[in-house]
Amino acid sequence: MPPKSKVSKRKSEPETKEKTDDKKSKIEESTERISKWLFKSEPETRMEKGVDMRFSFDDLKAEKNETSHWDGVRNYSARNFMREMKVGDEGFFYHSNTKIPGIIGLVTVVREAYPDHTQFDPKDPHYDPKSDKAAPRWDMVDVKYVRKLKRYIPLSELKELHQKHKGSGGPLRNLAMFTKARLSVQPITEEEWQFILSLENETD
DNA sequence: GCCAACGTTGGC
DNA sequence: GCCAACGTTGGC
Repeated sequence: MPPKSKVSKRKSEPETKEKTDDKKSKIEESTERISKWLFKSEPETRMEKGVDMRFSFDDLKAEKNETSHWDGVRNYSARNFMREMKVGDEGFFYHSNTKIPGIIGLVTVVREAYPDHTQFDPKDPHYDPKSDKAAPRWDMVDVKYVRKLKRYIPLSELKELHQKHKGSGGPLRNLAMFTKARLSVQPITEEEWQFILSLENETD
């Protein structure tokens, strides 16, 4: 069960605005709950405090039940996205920090947010000495391998489409990858999900 | 290895 | 509560 996210420890606790956000969204919009996500992970060995951060899509497949904890997330925004996830939600598995970053496959959420045990482990690179066992600060979900995409969809292609769609109002005009860069867990709208999935059938 | 973007920290 | 300094992410 290697650590997966490269998101670093963050020490403050801006957790108070969640409530107002919830209230607001209930009143303002009747938009559907986000049920599609993007999970970033590093497919190549990188040492952090003596621990290998690598966790590729194949590594996920090799886990028992092809399922793993998504531990190590230390960013409040990414954590809050995980807290929104429900069993059955789907996600893209994205390979970051590699020669050709991009989306390699699909996963599904099989367990909803629960405390990330690595925050209490002093030997873990993502240990958080300020987290209180009675009120754990960091959560994780469990995700399961679904399948590889028919072709790898590189970041460069998504970026080109994003640029194009910004002008034309196309489906990837607001893709979180480019508007909320650097979050290790990101929301994907239904429209984005369908469009990106359709790309795997293109031959080019 | 560089460095832009962005989140966090802490002095005031 | 502002914001400069600092740390991290991650593409290139």
